Amino acid sequence: MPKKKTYHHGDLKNALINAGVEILAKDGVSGLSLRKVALKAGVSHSAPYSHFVDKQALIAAISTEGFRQLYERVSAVADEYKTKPSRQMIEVAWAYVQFALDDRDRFKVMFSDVLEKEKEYPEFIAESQRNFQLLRMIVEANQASGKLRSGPSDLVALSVWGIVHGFVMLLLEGQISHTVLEKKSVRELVEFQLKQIMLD
Amino acid sequence: MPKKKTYHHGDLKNALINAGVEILAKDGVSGLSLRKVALKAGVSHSAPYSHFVDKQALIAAISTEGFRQLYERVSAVADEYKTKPSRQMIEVAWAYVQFALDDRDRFKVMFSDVLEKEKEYPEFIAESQRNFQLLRMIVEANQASGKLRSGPSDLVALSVWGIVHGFVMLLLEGQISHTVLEKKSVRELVEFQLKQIMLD
DNA sequence: ACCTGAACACCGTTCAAGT
DNA sequence: ACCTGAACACCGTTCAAGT
Repeated sequence: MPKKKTYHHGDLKNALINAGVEILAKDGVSGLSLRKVALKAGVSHSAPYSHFVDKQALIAAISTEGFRQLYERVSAVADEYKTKPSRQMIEVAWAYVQFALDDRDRFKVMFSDVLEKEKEYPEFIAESQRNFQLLRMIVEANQASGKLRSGPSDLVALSVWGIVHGFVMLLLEGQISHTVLEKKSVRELVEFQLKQIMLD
Repeated sequence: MPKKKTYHHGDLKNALINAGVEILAKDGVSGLSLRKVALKAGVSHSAPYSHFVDKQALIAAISTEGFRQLYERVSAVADEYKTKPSRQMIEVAWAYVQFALDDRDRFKVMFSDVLEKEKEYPEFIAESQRNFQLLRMIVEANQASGKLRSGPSDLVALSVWGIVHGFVMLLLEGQISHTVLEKKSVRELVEFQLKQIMLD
């Protein structure tokens, strides 16, 4: 019953971000309009401009928040499997896939458009680099335990990210053929992908 | 000097597709409007509806045409290196990357949205499957020459596609860190990616 | 069958005005 | 400083009308 007039007081900015995430989940990318976001947050259609210079800036904020949550999930899983090197990499990859599947349109938005004016969203870039550094550390742990081949950890991390990200993108866009999806579960396909590049 | 009033006669449909591709190259995804496409083709803003049920259908047609061109390029390269098994896979991958880089926004469009109503665009699906079958044949040739590990060719093809597609997507979205891009050229990075999964 | 022009609902953005 | 409401340009889509 609370949170009704709550918005007007302090944190409209975050309320707009959350409203955007909800609309993304319900109506998809094409259904995300600034006016709908404002309506859902209970303010006029021009109110968002007090907090974001334009629609792109709202999307950048949604993406930045998305990367923060992705970091939480991935680092939690990496921690959980710290003592099981044989499963750590696959479980981290699986967390990434689930994150994408949980909120498909937010994930798509996180990897589209936003970066057109690179320098304009330093928080977004910082959050994205933070995620890459996390992956890099996980890769180094896997190299140390002999699960991944040696070599510059940034390049190997790019390989791992690329193979999982590519799979996710193809899956989200419906590009993976029915005959393949009938043979293997998504989880099995991720494992198959990863095994191609892992040792043992 | 010809092709001015040419449109009105026979092939407005293709003229609209071509206009769309040009706008995509010049103004990007966000600049692609049905009204601009119509204007560029020299017809009224409602004329496109005689050929496409809605904007999605035009985008589907642009994507389908894109897949056709991708097929031409990839199959030409695969043919060219048919007698050099050691280079065929990398050159095919490089052709894919170049295709994406040549027309970034068209490539993005080819892998976004369109498939939301799956069954609605049978030509798109057919063309996309045709590309996958081509890749599968290339993979089988590479398995035969010992460049790729054995296993179900559709799954291995998915691996190869995923690793290259993931790299391209991350590159297009500016997600590959500057420090990595300073160390290696795009071509070298593609080779590095591919080597992770290839034998020898 | 193919195309036009008016019309409608919706959108991003700006700006003068209010608190 | 933050928000509202009117206004403007642009958009997707529909439809009656023209050829």
